[in-house]
Amino acid sequence: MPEIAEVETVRRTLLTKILNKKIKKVDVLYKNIISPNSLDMDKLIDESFIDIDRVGKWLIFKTENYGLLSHLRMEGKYFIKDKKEKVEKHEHVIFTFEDNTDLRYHDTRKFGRMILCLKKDIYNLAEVKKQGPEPTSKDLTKEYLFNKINKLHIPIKTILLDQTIISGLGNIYVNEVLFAARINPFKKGNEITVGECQRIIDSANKIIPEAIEMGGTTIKSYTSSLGVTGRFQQKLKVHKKDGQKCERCSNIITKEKIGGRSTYYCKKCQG
DNA sequence: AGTGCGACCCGAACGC
DNA sequence: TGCGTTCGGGTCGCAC
Repeated sequence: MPEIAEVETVRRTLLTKILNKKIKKVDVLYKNIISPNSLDMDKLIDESFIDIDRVGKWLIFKTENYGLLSHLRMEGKYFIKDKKEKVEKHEHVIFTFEDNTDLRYHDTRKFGRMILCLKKDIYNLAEVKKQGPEPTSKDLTKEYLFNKINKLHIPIKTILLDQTIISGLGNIYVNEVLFAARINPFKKGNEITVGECQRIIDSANKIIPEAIEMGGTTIKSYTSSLGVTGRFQQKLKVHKKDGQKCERCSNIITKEKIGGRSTYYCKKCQG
């Protein structure tokens, strides 16, 4: 499940592979990947990708005239292949470049989405505009976070998954951030103190850059594109660690559902 | 407005 | 070459 560190890893890897190559053809093999409000993907023909940006978990491929937004959701991946290679079952969108290489979007569960828009509209699209500050942004202050959450009667775990409050965190890193911050994931937004907001921010600022540095986390079905294997897996303290000893207090790590999502935490030291 | 939940998907894991 | 059921997980849209 690609979160900010995985998406950033994909961005950095693709930057070295696809820039400044003219797009000859775009094949959309499963149309629901393309958002209904997207421009026709054929508009990319004769354009070249000149940069790739990222806002939260959205990748933004830029050409001279257009922006292509791409969200990997749980299992979206990009591969570079020779165009002669057999198209695989889960390859849904294929960009063929002038040099006869392909950029192929692969998504087992077909949950990912793409939106093509005019370049000038990229940062005004609702999908991009509503993203909150990233974990390492200067705009993410304890006052900002406290004001956003102190009237919410839902668990902090659920709040941190809301991309409009902080962008980029998914289930893995929220579990890890709350462990590092020593906060019980069930604690409601209106019960979180300013001090705890600061601990959340400090923890995210420690964990996310380290995860990016290590190429993200490879877990379950998700391996990032182009053979990049995330090594942050080795650093996980609670995610998928149910039944194992807490590194901090030796209590056994618990797994429970919050908002239908698997939540891993230590009942003893996450007060 | 805030909150909760089903839908979207399909391979893996599970139960028998 | 066992088959049917359940689960998961980011986000959206709808119901209340």
